[in-house]
Amino acid sequence: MELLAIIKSLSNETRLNILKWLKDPFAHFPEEELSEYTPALGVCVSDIAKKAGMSVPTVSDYLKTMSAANILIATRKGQWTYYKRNEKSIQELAIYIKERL
Amino acid sequence: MELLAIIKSLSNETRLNILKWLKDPFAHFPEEELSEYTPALGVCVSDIAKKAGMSVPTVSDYLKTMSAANILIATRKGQWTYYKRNEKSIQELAIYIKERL
DNA sequence: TAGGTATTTAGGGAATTTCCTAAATTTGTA
DNA sequence: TACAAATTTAGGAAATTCCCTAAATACCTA
Repeated sequence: MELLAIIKSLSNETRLNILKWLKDPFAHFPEEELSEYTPALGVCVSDIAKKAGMSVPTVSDYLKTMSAANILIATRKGQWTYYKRNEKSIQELAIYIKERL
Repeated sequence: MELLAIIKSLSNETRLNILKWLKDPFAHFPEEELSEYTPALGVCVSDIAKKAGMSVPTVSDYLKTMSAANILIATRKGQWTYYKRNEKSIQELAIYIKERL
């Protein structure tokens, strides 16, 4: 648990929003983009970039930062990279703050 | 609960350390500096700056940021400003991350 | 009131972060 | 092989953060 890296990965409005959007993709992404969606994979970079209203490279880098902090999990499948939340790490973060911070 | 403001206030190694030091002042500050210490007040700016090895103005600003985010509580007493943790807010943060993030 | 201590405010150079475009890479398909 | 789609890498301008010194302010005591 690299607390500082995790906190830094969340210290940006767009990145924090991405984490929230991925909690319930059906509530936040257009249905047609989620036709391939499975909870095991998550949502692909370009769909997240569209939702964020930012360029794909920027969002790609954000997602990379967040998975480096172990808050997101990336899965490459063909030409796509899908990202989903790492629920275990998020719960560990909550417990760390509650008990140790 | 302004989550982003809270996270930003913690997204710096020194500020994160300050929060940890204040969790147990006797373990982190020289005893002679804590002769006036009470849990109700906390630790004064210059003692925290000394511990951090940074200038007083820098640390004063850090502490201001953290109390603006409601993570620390400031109490002015005479010429000193004491800072302590806002345990309620820290627990709220943990719960927010656990249940809503 | 004068002088001393603690803190805050102001100003700014250096480092980091933000987020873009262009180019390169990876993978799928004809 | 050639081309297209998705992503990543590289490079950089603009904004923000970091953290300093100098000056101003607040409060205490003689």
